[in-house]
Amino acid sequence: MPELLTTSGNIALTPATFQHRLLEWYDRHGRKTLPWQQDKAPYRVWVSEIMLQQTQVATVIDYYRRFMARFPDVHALAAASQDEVLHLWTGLGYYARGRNLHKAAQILVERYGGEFPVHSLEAMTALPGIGRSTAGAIIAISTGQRGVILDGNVKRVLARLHAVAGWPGKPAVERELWRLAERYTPDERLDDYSQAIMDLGATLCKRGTPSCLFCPFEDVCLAHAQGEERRFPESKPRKVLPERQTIMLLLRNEEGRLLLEQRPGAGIWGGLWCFPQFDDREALSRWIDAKAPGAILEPAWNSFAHTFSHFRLHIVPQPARCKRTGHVSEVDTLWYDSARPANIGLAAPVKQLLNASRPFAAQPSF
DNA sequence: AATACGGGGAC
DNA sequence: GTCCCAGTATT
Repeated sequence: MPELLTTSGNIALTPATFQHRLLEWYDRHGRKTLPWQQDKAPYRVWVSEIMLQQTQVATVIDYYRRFMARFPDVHALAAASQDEVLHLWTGLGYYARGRNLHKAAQILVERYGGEFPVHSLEAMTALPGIGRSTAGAIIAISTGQRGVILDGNVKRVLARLHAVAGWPGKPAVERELWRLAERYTPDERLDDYSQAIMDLGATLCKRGTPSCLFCPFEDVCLAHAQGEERRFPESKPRKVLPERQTIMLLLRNEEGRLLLEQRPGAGIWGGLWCFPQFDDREALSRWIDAKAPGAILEPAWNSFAHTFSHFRLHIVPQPARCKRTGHVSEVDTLWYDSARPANIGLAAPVKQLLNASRPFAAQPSF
């Protein structure tokens, strides 16, 4: 009963067969010209892996180029200010990645002479922002030593190949996927293998419409055998997003500059510069009385929504003018001159509002 | 084990 | 509009 093999499982798929088919596919169809695939120094691989966390390739490319141009090596990054790092991160999201990158660069310089501890998975994962998968990716891609990756692409490929049920956010499901990832990871060509399995997930074993006809594992994939590719991996159980509202004060001084405050290091938009924010108009009034008495409020602009992964924020832009600039000048505040933008990190909606606030700028949406 | 953490692209 | 992505840190 040969059918038994295809319907009862892909137990015939040995790691050697998987690796061989995957690498053959990669040699023919894989992407090999992405910016971070040219010079695979640990530093360059590291920056790319961090940027690619929860962020798609197409979005990352320009950020990566700018970042590498400004910080060509770990020493340049370690010597920079956090503001400058976050400036180049503006719009990428998950800003803790940028702060951790900066922090890790300083650790690498101070403790490791600027070299990555690529011979120790433990030392790698001890660096801020580097977890098990990213450490594996850096080791495998930059050194060719054995390193195991389990990112979103690999999870999808393996979940389908073995019809692994359940949401990968569940520890039990994640453990099973790591077990499979370990099983299939070879001892040779680690750089190509890592790129290959991620590429397969990104370009062929896609979330929405996988191209099973061209897949080297079409005959052994359990999800495909069931005709249920779309069911794997299962998605996160969704809840209704909580809604919150905030007023952003666009306070302009007589020089036409706008007031920004730096947010605390942790939490939403940590370390980024933002307009003063208020839960309600009463809190806004109290702040005006204390910090900028005599400031004149103009009609509020139309509100707009900004969606986070865990809530929706309705933003009411409240423009205002103040006569003198002396009142609001504390640490962690600055007057932003749109004619000469500072190299600081800005939350995406703040950047939008700054653009819309430029003299003679079109303001269709506000 | 569950939750916090952004923004944009795909559909 | 909804979903979710080359995850990690914190609680």
